[in-house]
Amino acid sequence: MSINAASHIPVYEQIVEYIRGSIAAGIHHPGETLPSVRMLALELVVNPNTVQRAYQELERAGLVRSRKGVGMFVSEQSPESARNSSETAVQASFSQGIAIGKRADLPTDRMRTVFDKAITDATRDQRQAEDKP
Amino acid sequence: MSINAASHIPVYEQIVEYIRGSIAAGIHHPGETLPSVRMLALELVVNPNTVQRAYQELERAGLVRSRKGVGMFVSEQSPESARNSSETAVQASFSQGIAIGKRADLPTDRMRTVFDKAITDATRDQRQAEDKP
Amino acid sequence: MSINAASHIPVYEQIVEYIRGSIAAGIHHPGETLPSVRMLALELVVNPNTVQRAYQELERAGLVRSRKGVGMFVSEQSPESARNSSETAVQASFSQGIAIGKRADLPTDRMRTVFDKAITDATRDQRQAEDKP
Amino acid sequence: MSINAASHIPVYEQIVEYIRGSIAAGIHHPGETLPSVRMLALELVVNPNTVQRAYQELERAGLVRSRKGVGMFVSEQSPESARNSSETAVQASFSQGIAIGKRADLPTDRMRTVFDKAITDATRDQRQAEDKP
DNA sequence: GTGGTCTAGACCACT
DNA sequence: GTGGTCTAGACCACT
Repeated sequence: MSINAASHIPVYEQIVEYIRGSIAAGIHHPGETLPSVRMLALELVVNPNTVQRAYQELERAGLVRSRKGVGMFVSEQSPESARNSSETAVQASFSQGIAIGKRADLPTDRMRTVFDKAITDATRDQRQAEDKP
Repeated sequence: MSINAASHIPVYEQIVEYIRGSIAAGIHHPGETLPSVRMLALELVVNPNTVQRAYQELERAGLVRSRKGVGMFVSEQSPESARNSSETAVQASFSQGIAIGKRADLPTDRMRTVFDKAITDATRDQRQAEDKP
Repeated sequence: MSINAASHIPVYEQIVEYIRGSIAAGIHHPGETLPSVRMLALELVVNPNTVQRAYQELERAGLVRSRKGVGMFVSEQSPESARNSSETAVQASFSQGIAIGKRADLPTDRMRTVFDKAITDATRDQRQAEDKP
Repeated sequence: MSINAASHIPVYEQIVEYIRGSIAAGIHHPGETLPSVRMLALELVVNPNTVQRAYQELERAGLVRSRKGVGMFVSEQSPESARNSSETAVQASFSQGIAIGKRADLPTDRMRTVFDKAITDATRDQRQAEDKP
């Protein structure tokens, strides 16, 4: 993953979304330990405090549990909950785009075309990223 | 229009997008004057400086021209240009949502369903808003 | 108010309790603005980030609302809610003391005496503080 | 005994208070050996280092003496001293609760009621715990 | 090593 | 001036 420093979305929110997605996708299972605050900070080239804040948001949402001196753990009811909130975030982004399109009087058909193109692009980019290494 | 104070998108950016959409939609035509900074600030319940900043962004993008002591005007090549950048903004939002969905391993079909629902909701909300007044 | 830096209770929690008490006591009424992050930080001789965190906790609890560029405000249903949570905090402290006393086999009567003494001391200290200036 | 991981009071302090209470209550008499660091760590599901630190605090307070290769012993003047410091801890908790209540303008009568309820609850909980096994 | 709190200081959006 | 995010760096409790 890489942080988009130019985005208006706060870095810690980006991390929350990323970890939430990992749990929703089953990359991390309930009970498993997550990357430590410091390790993830190194990986994302971000200050540990920022990762800490992301983890605290996730803990407040009940997706993870922290144990002092041990680490962060995926909690039990996480996957279901993570899937739901990820889907909500997806819909929020789509709705935002649709609102912009409506204001510009973009026809629904055109928006659908733009959406399909975005899906195709994302899938292609993903394939390329997977082929590279 | 209403400003979403809770959004991560800065208010001035929301205003830019709104005006850009108005031009793209032909609500404002080339040569026409735009609402004054003060009027728009009152309407959006926002500080005039914030509107000012939005107009500056639009001017930098070449969509509007300011004439001292007279007001802001939609520039000539605006509609075409506005349509393009609005569409780019739409696609950016969609791509962001798709990225979140991919990370959460949401199937493409599911994303399409979410998209359709978002379109339907937006259209319904719009109709209701138009019927009300 | 003064922060107890030696306490195990985090500084931001102490601030939360303090503001919550102010609202419960009616020192700040719904709609009123609270001391700004920076001003309170100066007053308590604490880093602004720490005050910020306290305010964010209060906002999450629905006791205050923040408005960018304007300030922090006491929310409407605050006083009732603040009174309840302050009372809960009071009971938690009492219960903690009672647990320690039980372990040490301190008779209930003795605990009651200790409690009365603490009440008397607190009231006396308060009077002296009020008389001084 | 059980450790409250959620409490702001450090685990080692909770252990200190617990042992101190045991001595004050006469559960451990002067000259008696205390549970070994390892045994207590196992019982409390805590790292031995944490128990070690608690014992060090108790030794510094003169309540226990360590004899290399043998174990920890309750010192002679312990019970009296333990009772005093337990009572001080009890009063500190009460005072803390009272301070919170005062800030929230809770009437003294109300605090007394809260205290009585806490006492009753603690006594009931204790009875239930004793009945269970 | 791992989570949690705090400070000093910077920069941004908004009023 | 006011809230909000972020970094660099320190110190604490716990494993």
